[in-house]
Amino acid sequence: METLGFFDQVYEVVKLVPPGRVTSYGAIAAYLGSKGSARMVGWAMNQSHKMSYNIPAHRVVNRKGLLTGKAHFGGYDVMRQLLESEGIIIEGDQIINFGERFWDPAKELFPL
DNA sequence: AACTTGACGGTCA
DNA sequence: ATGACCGCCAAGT
Repeated sequence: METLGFFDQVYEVVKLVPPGRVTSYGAIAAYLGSKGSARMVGWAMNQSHKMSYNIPAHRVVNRKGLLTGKAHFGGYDVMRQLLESEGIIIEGDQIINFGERFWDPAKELFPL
């Protein structure tokens, strides 16, 4: 029986992303296996603001390192400011040096 | 109950 | 390299 829903598992992973690093919707979905798709992770982030927990949703971007979710942070550049405050450089909506900033749960975390 | 809409990503032309 | 297409499936209409 599943104690935790898919969304909860997503939130657990996101909370483990270190400051100054980012991961992607697809990477989280892959880490959680066949339980959900990247779209579901995106939907989980969409709902994350309703959670009492503090979810660092700004550390989740798309697979190219683009800030595709920025519109959901209230102000137009809130997501960008949060990332820059952690030392991440952004031009336009693109994270610079995305390869070095990328944090892959499948490689950094133990298997589920 | 049926149809549309995405914070996505892989494939193919 | 760029763009269309499509599978994914929870929520909102």
